[in-house]
Amino acid sequence: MRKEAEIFEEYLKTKKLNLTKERKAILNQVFATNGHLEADEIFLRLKKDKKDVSRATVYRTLGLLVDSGLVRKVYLGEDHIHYEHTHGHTHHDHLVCIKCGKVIEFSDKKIEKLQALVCQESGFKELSHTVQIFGYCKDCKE
Amino acid sequence: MRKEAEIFEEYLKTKKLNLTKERKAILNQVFATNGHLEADEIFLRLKKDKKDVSRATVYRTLGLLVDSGLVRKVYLGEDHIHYEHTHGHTHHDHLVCIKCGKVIEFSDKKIEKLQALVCQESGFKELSHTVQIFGYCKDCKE
DNA sequence: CCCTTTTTGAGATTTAGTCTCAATCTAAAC
DNA sequence: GTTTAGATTGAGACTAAATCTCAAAAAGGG
Repeated sequence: MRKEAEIFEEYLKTKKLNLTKERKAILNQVFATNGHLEADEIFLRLKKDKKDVSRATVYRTLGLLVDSGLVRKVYLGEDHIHYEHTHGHTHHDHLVCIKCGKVIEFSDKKIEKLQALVCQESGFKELSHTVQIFGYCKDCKE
Repeated sequence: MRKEAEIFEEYLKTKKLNLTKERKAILNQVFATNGHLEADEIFLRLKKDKKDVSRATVYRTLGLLVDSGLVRKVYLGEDHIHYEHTHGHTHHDHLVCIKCGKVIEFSDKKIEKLQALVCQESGFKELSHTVQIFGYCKDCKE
């Protein structure tokens, strides 16, 4: 499996863009985290690591990462978007506990297949999808 | 089937709140629209109808409607939330065309069943869910 | 009518995200 | 190594969604 940085660089080349040290730092930060994180978290972690990058660049780079297919946006019921990398592991979706905030990942091939079927029936070309199930987790449902 | 206003009023009573004319106007506006709409649209439509209600009240009431289960939030890939009523028709989810912005509703009982199964396996008590499939619609996929 | 609680609106505030623009960097061309 | 055009960045202004504050108004129960 190729490294993310390589894939990203390749993608950037097709747009005549370069893999700068800022973009690399953001990429590393996203791939260093398992699961979802928000734009501002990336900004703050980079600041802590003394790899300062402006907020504007964080958002701009996240946009590029999403376009490249390495990262996706996920909506977890909050008023801002989360990001998570998609490369190097199978697709998953989320159970979100509305009490404790815990996010549980799940993946189900059968659901994916049925979704593909729905798209086919509508003549729709799927690029991505997200499923969120909101409710109470095991510990909170008493 | 009971009317929405009745259900809402009942819900409000359990919280010792009243169904005021402002809340009723917002409820009517939401149920007058098929499909999704955004908070500001409700605010503007009410203004046009000379049933002025402040933005604060629109947001507050939408929160109550969501809590009551009559309305749900949907994320359609934009930077703000959409709302749609859930009462009086079967559950559906969305195909979102990332080119023309069209939103196609679909519903699939088999997918729902599998989702319920996933929840059961995790000991998760589902309250709601949303599925979004992003891609190109029939007319945009060429 | 009185009192308490609920409700509202106007506008301030917060927060996520985008935009602007001048300064800097890069890479290729000479 | 210079030049030059285009890419890139950061700081902070800006925008837009959503929330909060607080005083005034309305409602409900005695």
